[in-house]
Amino acid sequence: MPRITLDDVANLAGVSPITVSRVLRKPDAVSPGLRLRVDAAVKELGYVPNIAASRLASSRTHAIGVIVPTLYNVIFAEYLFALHEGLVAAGFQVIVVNSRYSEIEEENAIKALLGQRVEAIIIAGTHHTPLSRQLLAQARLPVVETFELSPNPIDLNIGMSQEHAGQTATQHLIERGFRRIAFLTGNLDHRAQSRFDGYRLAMQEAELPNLEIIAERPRHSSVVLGSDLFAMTHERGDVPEAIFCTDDNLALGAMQECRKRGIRVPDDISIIGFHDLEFAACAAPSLSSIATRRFETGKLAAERVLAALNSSVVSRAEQIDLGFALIPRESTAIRSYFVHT
Amino acid sequence: MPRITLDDVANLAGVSPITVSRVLRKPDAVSPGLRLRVDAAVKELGYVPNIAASRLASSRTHAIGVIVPTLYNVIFAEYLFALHEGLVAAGFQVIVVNSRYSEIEEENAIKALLGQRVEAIIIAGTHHTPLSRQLLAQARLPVVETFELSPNPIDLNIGMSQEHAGQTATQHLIERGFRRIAFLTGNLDHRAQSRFDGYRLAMQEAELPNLEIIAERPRHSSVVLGSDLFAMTHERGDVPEAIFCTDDNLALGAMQECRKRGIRVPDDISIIGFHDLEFAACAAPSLSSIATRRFETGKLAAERVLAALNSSVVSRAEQIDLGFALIPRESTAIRSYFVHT
DNA sequence: TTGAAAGCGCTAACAC
DNA sequence: GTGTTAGCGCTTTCAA
Repeated sequence: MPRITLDDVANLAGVSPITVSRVLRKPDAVSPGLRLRVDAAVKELGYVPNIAASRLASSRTHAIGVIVPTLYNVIFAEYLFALHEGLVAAGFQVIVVNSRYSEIEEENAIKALLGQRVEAIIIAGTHHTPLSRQLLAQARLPVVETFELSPNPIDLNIGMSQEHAGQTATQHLIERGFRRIAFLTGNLDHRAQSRFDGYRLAMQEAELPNLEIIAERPRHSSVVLGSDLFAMTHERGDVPEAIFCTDDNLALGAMQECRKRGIRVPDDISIIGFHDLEFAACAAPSLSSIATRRFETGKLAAERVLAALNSSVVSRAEQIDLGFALIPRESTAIRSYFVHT
Repeated sequence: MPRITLDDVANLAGVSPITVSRVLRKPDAVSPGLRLRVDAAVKELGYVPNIAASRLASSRTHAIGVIVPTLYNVIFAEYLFALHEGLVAAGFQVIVVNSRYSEIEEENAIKALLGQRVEAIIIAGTHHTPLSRQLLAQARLPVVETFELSPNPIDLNIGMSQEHAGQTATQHLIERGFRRIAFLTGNLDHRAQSRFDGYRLAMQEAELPNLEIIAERPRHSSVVLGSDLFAMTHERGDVPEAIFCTDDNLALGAMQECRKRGIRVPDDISIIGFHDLEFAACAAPSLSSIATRRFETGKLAAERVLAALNSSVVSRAEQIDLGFALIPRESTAIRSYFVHT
């Protein structure tokens, strides 16, 4: 059963196909009489334009590609939310592709998006395969790399220094007087690795030894994983004075496991997370964290892409540092015996 | 600067365009000699096929549309994950559209997906506008409605009885001996409404009065909201004996707020959540919940869609009830003074 | 304001 | 195994 086409509508309305096309795209350019006839025919036939044909003929796709490493994480959900709000409102389709933390899959995602002739690509992260970089650079379309700062951005780069943030979190614990400070993570993707680098830098400056609690096999961050990793550490009899978790979920899990095991936070151990997720402030005890700007990242990326698409000027590489903020809360408050000294 | 086309590749390789097309789609049908030449030309030119042209010419899109009410919720993240795994592996593009809990936006999403000529639509929920239903029914493509059971499925329906699940959670609390049992939610989308219906049914059967803790303005479920709603209730001096939260996040927030306010769970109050999210088992105290099958829903939906697409037989409306399970844990354990009686 | 002709880049169908 | 021809359904000229 052949689908209804523009020609079918034109025949029914007694006009030429191009008139139907105009009614659909710029109704003001058609006289009211014809417009009404066309609208009626569209409705009667249940006509739905074939977007592939439209894209081919106009060589505009009104589609923007977005690559994220996972759909499984609030961080990217918030970022995607902001991107969507901005781009969909401007009449663009957002095509989201998941690279599953793999540079090879990311490369395939880029090829797929270029095949779709997206008009811009917004990609989380700044580490790509050489071919990925080449494809993005040659494509001559706006590219935004997000969440990290790149030493050599492909085009636009909106992010923050993960390393500096990791260093800041660690220094916060060092300033509290702790010496046995652990870094806890489920995997070491590029961003976690950078935070880890920041941790090691801070520890090195303070001449303290590294203490790592890293999952044997890479696992995605979750409350359960934080709980598991802390439990293992405790059973080894190896509990540190303080922990910097790469993620608030891990931190929440660690805190819950502490309670189960009768370890008091912050009296017996201090814990700081990362990202300042919604629940951090209302956790009991409230969770210290590094606030990151996921919404702003998405919002700004959308804005800049739209601006680039609307100006014919070729954009040059530019970098925007959105920063981060240390949010100290109860989970790293000075221990009571310090307070009472 | 015109993009590289298949003809360019054909010219460089000294073959006809159709040979290039074959090398890309069914390489085995081309002799090794030509294949190598074509591959080399593709590489040299950095050729990326135009998918819109391919879709138009072949009238196959290899795209499947998925509509979810929000990207903001683990429930749908898990479901999308399972859908992706199944469909991408089979060579399909998954186009995800967010209806933001609005039936009008859902209708627009359906139109957009039909315009893309997706080969199937998988849609969360069973409540749609009349036009949505009509469009889906007329489109003559596999349609799967998920997460709920429909009295009259459009095509395939994979879900569970939200009402029965709500009833079961409530009955669990009633059996524990509680009489002042509240239902807590941030909004009343169709699924939450059905759980609420189940709650009211159970309360009515037990001849108990309804107690509702519902956000003034609809808000999405979150730990913070659970915390807020409980705080308000407590400040009104209106704390019930037990709470059924529509969502584990709300339940976790309520539990945290209890701790802050010196209210013990389960000694002073019992709490049950919904969905059995990952953290429920490791929360302190561990959280009773209703386990739902998000992964299975997505996995099965993907399987059925692929099966329908591969068989020329027109599928008839079918309904699959994936069920749910009550998972009692510490947060609704019998209170100590009952145990010691 | 409306229409006719041509073509976007690819693939199905058929030949060779 | 390879090529030729003819479109897929729309939009961009350009002309009336």
